Amino acid sequence: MQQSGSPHRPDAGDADGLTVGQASARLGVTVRALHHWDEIGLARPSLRTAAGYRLYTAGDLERLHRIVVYREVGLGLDRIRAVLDDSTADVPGALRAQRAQVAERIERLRQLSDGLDRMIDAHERGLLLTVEQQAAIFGPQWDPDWAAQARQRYGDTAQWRQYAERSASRGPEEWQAITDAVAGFDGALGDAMDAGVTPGSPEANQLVERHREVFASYFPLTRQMQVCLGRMFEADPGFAAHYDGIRTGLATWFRQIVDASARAHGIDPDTATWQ
Amino acid sequence: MQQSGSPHRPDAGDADGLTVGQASARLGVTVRALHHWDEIGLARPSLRTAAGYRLYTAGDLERLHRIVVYREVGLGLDRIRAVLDDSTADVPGALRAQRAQVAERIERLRQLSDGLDRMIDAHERGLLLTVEQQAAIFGPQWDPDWAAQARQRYGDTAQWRQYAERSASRGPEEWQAITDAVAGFDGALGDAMDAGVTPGSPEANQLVERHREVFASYFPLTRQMQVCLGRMFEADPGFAAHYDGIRTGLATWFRQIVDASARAHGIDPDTATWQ
DNA sequence: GCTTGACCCTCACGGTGCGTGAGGCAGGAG
DNA sequence: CTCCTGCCTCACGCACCGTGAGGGTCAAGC
Repeated sequence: MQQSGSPHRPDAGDADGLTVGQASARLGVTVRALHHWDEIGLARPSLRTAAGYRLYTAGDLERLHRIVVYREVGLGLDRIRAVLDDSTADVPGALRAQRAQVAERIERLRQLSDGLDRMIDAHERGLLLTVEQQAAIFGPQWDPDWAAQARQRYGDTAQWRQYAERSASRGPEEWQAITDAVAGFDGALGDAMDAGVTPGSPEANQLVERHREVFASYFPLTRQMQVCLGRMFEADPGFAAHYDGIRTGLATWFRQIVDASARAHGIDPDTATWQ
Repeated sequence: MQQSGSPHRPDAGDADGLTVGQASARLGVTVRALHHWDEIGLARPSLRTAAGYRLYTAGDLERLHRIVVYREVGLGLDRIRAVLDDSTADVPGALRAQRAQVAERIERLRQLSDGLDRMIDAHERGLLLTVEQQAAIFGPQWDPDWAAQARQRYGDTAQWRQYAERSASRGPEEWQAITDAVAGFDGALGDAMDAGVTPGSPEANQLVERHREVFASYFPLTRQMQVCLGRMFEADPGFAAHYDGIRTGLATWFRQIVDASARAHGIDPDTATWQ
């Protein structure tokens, strides 16, 4: 904090000039800024004391004040210099250019704010679609409450974060593509079970790989995580109902082909953890 | 411009990883950014070739992609690092904080834009008051067209610029104070002429000084400029009518006291120029 | 094997407008 | 003579890379 006006030097009326501290107090800028403007030659004091103190005369203060005014509307020091020193400078033109730049920056920031809104929504709700869109994409038996429940359960996991980040950049068409892929996979799964594909067979392992690829739309799935998922699908009533609705026993069969594939990759499915 | 995919290295499917150029093309960021993120440890490639080439694996790309997403909403690299590395980080909280910051910056830019509007108006119109305000402040015989005429005449001079800059930061009350000062000065001028004050007398010289001070509200006035002004007030029909309306012959008398004061300061009023 | 061209590497400066010390005079008060 | 405040001059730091400089690497074509 600058003390404006020491008892022995009343700072006002000293005809020879003001020191940096006095000038800074009067102009509402920092001493460092005055030093800087002096360094770059934008506003140098006309006088110095014998000891080297800067002394700003009335004319200097005049110029400083103009600098402050233009700085307040966001002009860069270079342009201020041009405006002050070049008597042919097009001041209104420079101001208008600046205003255009500012408008542009505002627009960018607004888009950025929109993006942030989407990200926040994605993290908090998990799905950015309207209820109608959700019904159209996920089918009529879709429960719009699913995302909220999922957030309740998984909101603090790294996987939820990745899911949320991706959701933020997905529109309805992309969701449609994903559900199509999932539906296609579910169908293939049921067909394979019907066809008598056995766990551990190349066909079954290929399906397991396909599942990981499809699932990667939500977040990357390690084999270990896939094992856990397979067991959850079998154990969780909701998920089990979904798979058993496709073919009776499909949830269990899926768990079996995942386990077999994991074993083939050196993972013990009975000790696999979510990582 | 990066060529994505040279004929001999199809850039897709190389299981061991992508080079910087390939990764940059895929992510839409520059190679330099990848280098930078590596330097600061935000995203380092898991692999290097024997020659030292960076190789980004699928997992690396995963992380890079998350970085890009968060960078697009304006998060700083430090905060991105926190969001990615600190599993206890409050992501929605960070996003909301960012949104608040963005809103703040938008607000500042809006005010800045308003300031620019005022400045532009000041440079182009000279007066920022409504016609009613002008009438209230300058009196009923004020011609609202004065500012436009003045800009026609003086718009390209340094003095007009200073006038415009100051106008931009003046409200109605300040204009009122200025017109009050001017009116007070005009009255004192008439009284002095009535009282028989003679050009060159201390009283007359004091009035000349007071005129310079009062006039400084518009722009700083040198003594030379004041001489020119005195002659213009006498010669210009509009200005002459104003002063002679106060006291007959006041325009001429004012020119005389200015001339005398100038002579006392070593200026020849007959060769004085506007500088 | 040599050239060519496209990539890749590691420094390292620069830009914007000062903030923030560090170390040391200058000048008045007690 | 000491103390305190204000002033001085360096000089680094910041956020995020852009932009060379100077020099290897890799695959292809001759």
